[in-house]
Amino acid sequence: MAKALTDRCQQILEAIIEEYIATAQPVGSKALTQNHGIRLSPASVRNVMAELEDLGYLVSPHTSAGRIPTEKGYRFYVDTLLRVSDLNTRQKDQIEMKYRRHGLQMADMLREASRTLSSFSQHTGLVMIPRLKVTVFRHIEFVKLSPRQVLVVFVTQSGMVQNKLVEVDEELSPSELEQITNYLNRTMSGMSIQEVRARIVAEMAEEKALYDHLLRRAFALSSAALGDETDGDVIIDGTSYFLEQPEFSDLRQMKNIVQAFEQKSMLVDLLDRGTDAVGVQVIIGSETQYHELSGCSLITAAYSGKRGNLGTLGVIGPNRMPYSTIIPIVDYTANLISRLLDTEND
Amino acid sequence: MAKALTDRCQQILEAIIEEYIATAQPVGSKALTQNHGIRLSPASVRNVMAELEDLGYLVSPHTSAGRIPTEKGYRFYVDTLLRVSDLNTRQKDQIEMKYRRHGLQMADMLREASRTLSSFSQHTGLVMIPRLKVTVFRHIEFVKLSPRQVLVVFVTQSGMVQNKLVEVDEELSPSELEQITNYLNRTMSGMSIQEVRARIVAEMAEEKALYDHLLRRAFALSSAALGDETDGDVIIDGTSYFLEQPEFSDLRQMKNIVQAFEQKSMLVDLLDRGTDAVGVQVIIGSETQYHELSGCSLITAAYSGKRGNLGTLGVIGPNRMPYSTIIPIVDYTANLISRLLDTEND
DNA sequence: CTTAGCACTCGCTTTGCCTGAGTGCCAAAA
DNA sequence: TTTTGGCACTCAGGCAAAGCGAGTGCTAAG
Repeated sequence: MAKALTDRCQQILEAIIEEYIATAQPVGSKALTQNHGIRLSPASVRNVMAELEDLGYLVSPHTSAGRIPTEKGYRFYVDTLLRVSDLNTRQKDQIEMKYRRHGLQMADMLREASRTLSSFSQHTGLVMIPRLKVTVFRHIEFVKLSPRQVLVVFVTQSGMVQNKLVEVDEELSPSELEQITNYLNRTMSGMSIQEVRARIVAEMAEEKALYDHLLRRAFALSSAALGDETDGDVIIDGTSYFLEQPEFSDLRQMKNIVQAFEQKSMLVDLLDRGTDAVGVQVIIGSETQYHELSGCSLITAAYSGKRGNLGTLGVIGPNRMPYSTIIPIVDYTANLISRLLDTEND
Repeated sequence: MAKALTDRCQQILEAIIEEYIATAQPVGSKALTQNHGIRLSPASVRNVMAELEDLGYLVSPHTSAGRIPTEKGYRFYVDTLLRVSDLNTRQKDQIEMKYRRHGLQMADMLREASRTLSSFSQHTGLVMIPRLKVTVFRHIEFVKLSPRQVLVVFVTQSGMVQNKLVEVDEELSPSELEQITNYLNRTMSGMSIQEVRARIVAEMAEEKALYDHLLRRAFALSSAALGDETDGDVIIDGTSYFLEQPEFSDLRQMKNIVQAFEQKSMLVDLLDRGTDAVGVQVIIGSETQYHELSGCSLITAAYSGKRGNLGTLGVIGPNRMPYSTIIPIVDYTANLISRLLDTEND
């Protein structure tokens, strides 16, 4: 078992990581003693650095260069060394200001969140749209587009609008549609989509549905509409910040990352991992388990509405991200969004 | 006035441009005589090249390099030299296949179009979402989210769903809302949004509206909902192809382009320019009038529905794009989309 | 345990040289 | 008059050698 690092080791490791985050250059022993209040000679620092390298917290890209942190180094830094401060009031106000616009719908709010995360962190902002199943049903409407096609529009409690085109076997008359609409709105309003689904399944199994033609069609229609969950969507903002990072000046890797952003599925997966966690999560480099995203780290936090967690938001950037400043931004934004979603429409 | 280029000049210019498009390398006199069926000595070719340079169709990056086309060169090539062939049946089938999925809504179709454009052209695909005002009204619905907030959901003929949150001064009762809904759906269905707007303005001015409280509120509500046009949205796919282009290996310019893509407003403007044109349009380099997009060209075409042009789609890439292969792809896609939008929901 | 000293390593930059692709021009050939 | 071969010239890119300097590890003294 690895023995605990001495205080001095930790202090030096912290200094190295912070210096590297600031400069993106390998950190040498001399630079450290000059700028970081380390009251030791370069030689002593070198001994410590050698030790830290042995333990796997640092590597040197070549003999005559300084050291750079490994993923293990970042992990240790984030877990034990980092002390995140709160945002000051001015920063909070600046962020909050962005949401002051009147009548902001949820979708706009989330877009704004992505934008804000990006511009305040100077890295790429990510916001996951709530999955259907965690939202609360409010209203459903059917619009007949052609004899066999019905557009199902439904609105969630928070004002998100989803729509789906459903093919029906047998034409529905306007009055039938209206009855179905009324029935569903009456019985299901206020339930979560998950509950609605469960209810549909339960009622379909029951006797009475068998004999009520209209009811059966109502359930068939709504279950078709609520059926297959969309894959989850992510709002990305500030991709261009990636192009500023010296570590990605290699175009091949840059292309991998941009492609990953276009596909979104990896981001969805990564954000999903943080849905049930409380507070801020940090995923570093290979912890993503996607080689396309090697060298990338994420800082994420879940946001919630009235009924528990809705989704996750965060920032993605190089491992060498200023965690201490971004973590509070992500944290504050997630809380702010949660607050806004919780108090609205009451 | 510039005198017309001789046949031989044109032939050589064409060969140079095609060679440059294929290789991204400055084209020298020798390479030309070897690969392009030019039955002349390198020396003669050089004379012609010098002439073309004087006329502004070519430049040489430095003394001992070959020539590359100027924007004027590309323009001439696109306007007069280029002969575009039709796609063969296999290609057409491949493209058409992508839209075979059942129950594709307009939004999905347009997303698919962007994707297809990108993957077939190996450049970045763009599809502009139809502006509200050119779509046909089909159905409107109001959902009360809070006493003062009404979510207006409306559906266009083609099955696009738009929604907007409207703040009202005075609470509306459910039955009032229902009456308004019925009235609007009865009177406005089948009109284009532009017509709807005109109608509202006209009726508001008329006497009878003044005395009918409900009618007035109906108009107020719907005009608020249809009021401010959203800025236009563009679906972008295949940004990562840009990173493959050797001419953009300069990260600064690359960043400009990615930022321009994120903002979208330039792309909206550029695509808007082609809305009323017939057939394929080509915009080359500085013709975009955006210095951020210098070195970029667009190939666009308008697509239409039942009621005339809806929007524009196309491909953006470096000036050095294979116009002869991409133009038919854009053309065919625009026609295909138009056909699909025209025949659906009949 | 700390630190000064020192030899050593090695990537980066600069310099100079060379090569080769490509040019322009001229005079001879067609 | 047009085409072509010849020739001197230009210049970017590649390569090697040299020097620089930041940084290291080790050792011995404080």
